[in-house]
Amino acid sequence: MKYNFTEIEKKWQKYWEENETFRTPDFNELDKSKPKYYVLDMFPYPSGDGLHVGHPEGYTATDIIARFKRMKGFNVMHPMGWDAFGLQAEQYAIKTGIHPKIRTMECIDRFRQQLKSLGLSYDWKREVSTADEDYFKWTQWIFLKIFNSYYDESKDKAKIISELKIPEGLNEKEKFEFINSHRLAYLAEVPVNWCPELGTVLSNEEVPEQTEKGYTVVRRNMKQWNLRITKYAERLLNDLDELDWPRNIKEIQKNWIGKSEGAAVKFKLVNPENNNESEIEVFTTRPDTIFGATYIILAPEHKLVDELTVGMQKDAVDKYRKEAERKSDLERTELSKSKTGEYTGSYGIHPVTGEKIPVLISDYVLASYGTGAVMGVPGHDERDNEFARKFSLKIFPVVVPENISDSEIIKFIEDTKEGNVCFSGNGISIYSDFLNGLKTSESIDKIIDWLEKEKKGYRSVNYKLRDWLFSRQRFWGEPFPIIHFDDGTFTDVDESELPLTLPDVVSYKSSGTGESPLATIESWVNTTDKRTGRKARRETNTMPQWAGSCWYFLRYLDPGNRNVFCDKEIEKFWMPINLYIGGYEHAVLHLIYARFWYKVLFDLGYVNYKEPINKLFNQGMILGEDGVKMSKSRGNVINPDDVIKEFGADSMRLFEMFMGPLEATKPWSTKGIEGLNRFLNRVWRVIIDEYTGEPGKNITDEEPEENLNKLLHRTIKKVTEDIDDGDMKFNTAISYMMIFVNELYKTDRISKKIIGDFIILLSPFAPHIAEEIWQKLGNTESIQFAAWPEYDPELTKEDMATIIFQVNGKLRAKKDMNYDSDVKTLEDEALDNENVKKYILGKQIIKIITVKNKMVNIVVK
RNA sequence: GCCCGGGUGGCGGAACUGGUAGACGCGCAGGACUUAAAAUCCUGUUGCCUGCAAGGGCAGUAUCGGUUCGAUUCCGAUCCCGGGCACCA
Repeated sequence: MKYNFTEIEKKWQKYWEENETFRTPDFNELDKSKPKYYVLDMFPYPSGDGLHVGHPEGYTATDIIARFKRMKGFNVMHPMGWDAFGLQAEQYAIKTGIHPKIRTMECIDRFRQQLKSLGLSYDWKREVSTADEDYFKWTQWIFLKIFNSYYDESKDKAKIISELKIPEGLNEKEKFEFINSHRLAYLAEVPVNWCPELGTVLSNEEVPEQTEKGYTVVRRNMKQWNLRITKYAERLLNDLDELDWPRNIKEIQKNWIGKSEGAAVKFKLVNPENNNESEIEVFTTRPDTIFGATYIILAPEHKLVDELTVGMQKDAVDKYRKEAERKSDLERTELSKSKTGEYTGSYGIHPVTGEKIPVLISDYVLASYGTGAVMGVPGHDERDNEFARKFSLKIFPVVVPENISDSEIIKFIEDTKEGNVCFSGNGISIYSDFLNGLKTSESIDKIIDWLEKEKKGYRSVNYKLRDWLFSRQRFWGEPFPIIHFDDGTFTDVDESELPLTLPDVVSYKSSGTGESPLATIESWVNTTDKRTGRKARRETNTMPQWAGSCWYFLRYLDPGNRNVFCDKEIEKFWMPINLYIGGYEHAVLHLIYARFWYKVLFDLGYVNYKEPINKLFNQGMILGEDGVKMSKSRGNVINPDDVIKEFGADSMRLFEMFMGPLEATKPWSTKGIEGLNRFLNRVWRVIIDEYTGEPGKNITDEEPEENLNKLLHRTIKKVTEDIDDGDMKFNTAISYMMIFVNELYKTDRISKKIIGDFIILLSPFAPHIAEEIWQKLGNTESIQFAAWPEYDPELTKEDMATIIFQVNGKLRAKKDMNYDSDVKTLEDEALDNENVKKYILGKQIIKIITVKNKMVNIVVK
């Protein structure tokens, strides 16, 4: 009987399903004396295209780990589910009129069937879908918890809103405003990224992805829901340290959070027409350069611009602001290769020198960062420098590089003043009164102390991270459990009313007005407040796709719970996630949002840890055979269904792991997978007699033969370490198994015991064939319940070591010698070697360097 | 421009803490089996030079230089590729 992978795979997939082989027992039935291991895949968005060969790569890796850990005696959590809300199903609905729910179900069924055909050991009883009412009920519930919380800065954690201290003497309206201004979820008129083609707003994190696809994104002020993730900036940054995550992901998150430390400095501003005074704060990371501040510059959107603009400048300023407003962020950054701006006509008072300096506006200053205003230090900031030269503003040097000679200083000062040099590094302060002669770091400390003492500024930290824009103008997403009243106030819907479901409708087209399609469905929108009976309108925006994926890993742990999203005790047992594998495209989206939600839940006492994901690993991309990214237009897409049909799931799994380290980007190769299929055939044939279909005569009950047994133990060592060391380099484990099989072909009689252990090693990689052979060897239980073999360290030692003999570092001879031979023996052998003698003949031996079991190097002159 | 990765045969990739560069697989070449082919099995396979042969020599891990008895591995400079950030004050 030949190796018939199709039949074998079908047989075992059915067996696993019927016997619930991979079921993780419910918490009360779990043997809690065993250690736990939570290994998770980033769940897929079930698109209409079905599975892509990239999916099985990460899934196979986690599956190997899950199967291995089970055999090692762990309680393993290995679930799968669906990120089921999303734009694709909605656009399909617009085209076909088919409800996104129906379409999504179809796609999920297809995905599930495809995943099952790969033999992945998920506990399907724990499957979740973010678009299920039972699931998004809890997404809405968590939103309400966020909505009903504020951030207590003194305790540095979120607290329930009822604990917020409300100032005395506020009227109802003011109280409402005060509370809302502290909620972690808040509604605000903010400049948003509007994408007209998609008919929705996008979060900052989503913009690059969509602009890459060719969509335009423009700035627009809209009233939107936001989550106050910025309150967590410091914790999101600091807690990265303790995570076992890839360096670059940490780096990306760090940059995204973008912490910078410096000072806020107050400037008095005067409008010379009416002598009205106002004050602004600027943020700077280089307060030491304050003596070089020669102008003030505001973002065009800055609140004070109108007040500061003198009559003569009014038209020019208005025109400039209109232009700036029209530009998208992209244009604003791209087109401004050359700086633009306008004078307001007002002047500022330098807080240290008291000098009058001009106030201008320019779009190189961002309204959304810091205070929307900066002090221009053209001597030591490239951007200010460029701007100052364009507007002929004064340039003044206040820092010189360290280790600069006296003669160079004169030239440096001249060059700076003329704008030929702009030194933005750290150095020594000059022309700076009480800072003169101090190093940059000392100057910074000293000037901040001075500013604080004089009440003209203070130490300050800024982050690039913005609050998370949380609403979308879409149909296919979680509705907000919020209702609005005529007077402009709003309130949450009571928890008992959850889930708040989507209506059945016939048209999914967006309203065109910047509102969600839900806004047009009167029967759904109009409602009453169950608490008071007041008439109300439902919030018509829906949550972004990221909402459901922020917490799905918690629902798997306790999927049937009707009282809470996840029992806290169960959470405590299984979390944090031991290993999480997915693509690196989620670096600042899913992975930062999920950390944020988890931290809120932690603050509110619903979960037990600071961070949800202990170890993260990113699988690399699989390219087409032509070495470029797979795409329909290139026609280089490989369909996993075809691959499984032709070579089997085991070959596919094995090949994807053999291609290279998991994180590497590597091209698909049809020839390559043939090789792995050949390997499995070799495994089959060396054990199974093709005529009888049973183990061949070469498989004996004898005790293991010594040399083969030693090789087996080395193989056990290598495979075990490769699976367990966290590097995800399964390619080398597989190559060792190949070496082992090659050796089997040179052996006439093979002990059954050896074969059994080897098949266990193979089973996490190629589970179907392993089960089949395991059964043919006379075992009655699934191989999943076999114990992982232990290796004997004594047996992994070599008896012989190949010693290399070098003369002056060049290889001249080699010889197999007893393992652990002493230095003297090695050196004598080396000096006695014919070829070595040739090279040392007539020369003087200076020294001999010997490394046990490795080499002897004779240095001659 | 700045910050991370990374450059090893014809290809995917191995190489422990500095100690045999190229494991394993693909491809290719040769052989066995076969009437023949496929499949399978065996052998060889970094390049150049040399030898009838066993063998031997030289060069070689992007480039140049350094440290070292010895460098794919450590250090410096340069080039190229991939990713991230990009008026963030």
